[in-house]
Amino acid sequence: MGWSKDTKRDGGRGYHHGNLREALVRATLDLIAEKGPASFTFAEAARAAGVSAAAPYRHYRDRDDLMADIAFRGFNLLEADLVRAWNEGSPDPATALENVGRAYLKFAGSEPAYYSAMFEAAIPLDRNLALRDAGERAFGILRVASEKIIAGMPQSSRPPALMMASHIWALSHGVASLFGRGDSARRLLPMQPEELLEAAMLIYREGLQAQNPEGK
Amino acid sequence: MGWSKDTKRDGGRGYHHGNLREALVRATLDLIAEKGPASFTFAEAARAAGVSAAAPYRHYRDRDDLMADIAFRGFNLLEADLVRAWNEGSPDPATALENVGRAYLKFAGSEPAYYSAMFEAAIPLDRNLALRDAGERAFGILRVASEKIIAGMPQSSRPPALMMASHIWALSHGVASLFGRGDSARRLLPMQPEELLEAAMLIYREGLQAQNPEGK
DNA sequence: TGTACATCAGTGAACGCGCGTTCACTGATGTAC
DNA sequence: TGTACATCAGTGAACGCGCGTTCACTGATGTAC
Repeated sequence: MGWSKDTKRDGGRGYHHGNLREALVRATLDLIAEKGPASFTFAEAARAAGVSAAAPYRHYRDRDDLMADIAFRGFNLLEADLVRAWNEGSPDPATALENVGRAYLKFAGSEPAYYSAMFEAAIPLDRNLALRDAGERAFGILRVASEKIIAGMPQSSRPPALMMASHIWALSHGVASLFGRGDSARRLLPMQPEELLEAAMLIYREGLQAQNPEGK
Repeated sequence: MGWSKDTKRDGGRGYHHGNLREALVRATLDLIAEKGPASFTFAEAARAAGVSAAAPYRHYRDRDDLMADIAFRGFNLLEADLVRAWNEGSPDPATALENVGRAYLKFAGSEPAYYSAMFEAAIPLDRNLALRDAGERAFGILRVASEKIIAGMPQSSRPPALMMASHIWALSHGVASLFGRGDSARRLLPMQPEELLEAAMLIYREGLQAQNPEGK
């Protein structure tokens, strides 16, 4: 990976940590993955990062501040994953959207700690504008994808893009949090979450195409 | 509501509480609604129920045990709501399923405390069989509804009932937890969650009907 | 109907512990000259 | 290149507090006779 300073070596850290903020985030993710987003303390995170209990105060106001930062980073990572999966709509919008769905599930499954900080830590969005915006940006990918797909549909049956994007998000999030979580709260089904989501998106898109011009 | 003994009166409770288990549940629901499922202590719940910190130990092993009981009761309440909404498929299965969806959203919106105990408290299902079963029973309603709807479809295009039920659950849960929560983590949209879900279910059902007999 | 007794569901005092937070401090790093 | 100094990011001791949990106890209730 390559740290910036090689004065930082395990076991011989020295007085200054050098990258405590990042180390706290990583340590906290481990704690969340291990015991859930609720069951650890600020002091525990400091200890896990190998630092005194007072040190985190140089970087975060309190525990909630740390959690919000983790959720923020999580949304940015998710956004990057979704952008990559969307790949500007290649090879074709329908396939690219399927890839986006798969990427969403993969993120939820492989980063349960980020995921639960993002969606289950009950961080009030009306007091964390940066966090809400990061969430909106990730959602934006679904919106762009929906718009592209809608543009390829006959004029008469085009649904509102925002609605379609919301539907896809709800479906992906629902599948991920009920059946695709990476922890012991996961529910079992006779099919893979990826298959389940893929089938749903297929049916949904067929339903859109079948939509009556005058219907509703 | 009518308590069993009228010796129990506010302010003159006496030595025995009479219904501490229920009182703890209710007090805890208030605490969850107020500050989220994570941010209260066992002692706090006891205090809110007007009882010493040692008293809850007569009824619950620890805080997790209390939370699991709340989630369990929540699933039972949800199941009852869904049964009522389904109403044995009247007036017709499609309308009844819409009613089920609305009931699901209503539950999530009006009982955010139950809802977050059920879905966001990260209770390990593999160690709480009763809880998992209660969840399965609630899900069972969606299954029954799906079966009924499928039975009315042409033989050639019938999807697996379990898949359809999972799709509906994922969609409902996704809409509820992203857009329909009753707290400050709710996301805003230019449409009501009920409309959003209803539109999605409509599109989904049309997609099912449009399904090609041979189309995988 | 009355009495004795077992059981149940609370109390409240006690304990050790770790958390959150502050504070004066100190070692390391960066920069001006 | 060297020195002085400001700034930064840690330490560790200290504190009060409330939590979780146990315990002997006690008041209320139910029941046998």
